Amino acid sequence: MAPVDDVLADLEWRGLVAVTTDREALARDLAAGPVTLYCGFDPTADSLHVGNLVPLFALRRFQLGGHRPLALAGGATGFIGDPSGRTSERQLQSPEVIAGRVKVLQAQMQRFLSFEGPAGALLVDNLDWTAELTVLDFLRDVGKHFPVNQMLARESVSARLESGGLSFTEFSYQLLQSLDFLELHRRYGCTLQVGATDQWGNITAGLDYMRRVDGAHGHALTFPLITDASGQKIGKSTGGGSVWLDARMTSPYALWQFCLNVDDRDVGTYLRLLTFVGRAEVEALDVATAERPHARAAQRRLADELVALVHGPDEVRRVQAASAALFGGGALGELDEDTLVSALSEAPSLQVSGPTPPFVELLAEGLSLSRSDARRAVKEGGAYLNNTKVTDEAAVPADSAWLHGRFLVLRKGKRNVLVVERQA
RNA sequence: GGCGGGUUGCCCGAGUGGUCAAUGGGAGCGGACUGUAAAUCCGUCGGCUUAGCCUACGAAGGUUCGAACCCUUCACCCGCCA
Repeated sequence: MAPVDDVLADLEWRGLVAVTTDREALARDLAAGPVTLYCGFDPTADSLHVGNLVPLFALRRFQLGGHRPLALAGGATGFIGDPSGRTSERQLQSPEVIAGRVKVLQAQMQRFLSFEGPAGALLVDNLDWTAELTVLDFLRDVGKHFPVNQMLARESVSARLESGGLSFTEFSYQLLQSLDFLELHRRYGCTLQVGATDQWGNITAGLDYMRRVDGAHGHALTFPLITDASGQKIGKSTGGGSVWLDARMTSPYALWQFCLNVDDRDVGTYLRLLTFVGRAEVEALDVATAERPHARAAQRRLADELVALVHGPDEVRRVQAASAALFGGGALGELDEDTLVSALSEAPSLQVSGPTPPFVELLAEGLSLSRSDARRAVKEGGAYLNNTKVTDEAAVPADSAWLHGRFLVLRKGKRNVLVVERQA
């Protein structure tokens, strides 16, 4: 990752800039010296997902340009629930769940930032300055600076008023986020907050608040809401679920496969947002996609880069080997045992012992399908054992089907592979 | 607090006593075509010990031979009025 000379220009080229406050002033401040900036992440799940990498990598991009990023975990804001971009009230989570998620969040964020040197990143948690705050202090010191008519006018609130309303709890969210900005400005001289475009209202609320209370000036920069060619948010799998960073939730193999299957129309965007590949190379890959789409050079590069960033370079090699083996065509019997073992660790797998269970049982168990689904797969002609179509719903794999005496390779459709291993 | 309207499968949405596991669309899944793509076409799309059975139409009761559909109570949502 080479240092970046002009961060703002790089971000704009990558398509990362939707709206900023006074762009000229921001450019001037960024050029004048290191700026401290922050982006908040609320603990809404047990892992970050690929979509979260857009703002997280943006922090890293600023860092590569010599600026200091603060990665904020929303121990407090996650407690309340952000109404932005949602049509209905969030389900509140218990303090224990949130505390656990904050830990995970921080551990994951840590992997993508550098904590060394003058531009060393900092992990902060907004619970640190809100936990002790009393209701009365909050209402007097914070609430007093927020005109309700402005709060109501914000997109995040007005949209919700249209679609069924929101609780006072979520209505208060923008105050907490504003308090964060002020607090980070006071503590670390933070003058820039970045976030997805639905955060614009919350961020500018913070700017107003800082100005009123401390007479401080800051900047806001938001990223566009990025959707893929099918209108989904970035990082959603075809199944509609998120692609997670946690290897237990989305295996490195699944992440790599996800990248390989990215639509031609989206792959350029993904390369820009989710990797640190430089401009010349990305543009060369754009050309490659246009001229030889079937080679999927851009998808392969994206897959290798992203898996390396998230899971490390060693994992890339294993995943490549497994993918080559499992998609290599019909000759599974010729694969050597080592390749199968490595495929086993990448693709979904299942250990069995004792007599061989029926094919449908293995499929259901290993791929978390209902039995009806597994049977249906056979009925529809989309189920394979060692790359041979299975047509009998009651089939039981023969002893001779075990490759090297140990492995069965089951498949549902083109892409859902399951490796079954027999325990000695 | 009063009156009216609503709550259906992953989502939207039809159904208003039997022929309803419930029309249609979207999403998903499988097949064909391809490049493990897109688009298109075909099939499928609650579960199970699958010619059958079980569970489901906000929750709980009731009427009926039979209820998603009728009645009662409760919960939540949306209007209008106070």
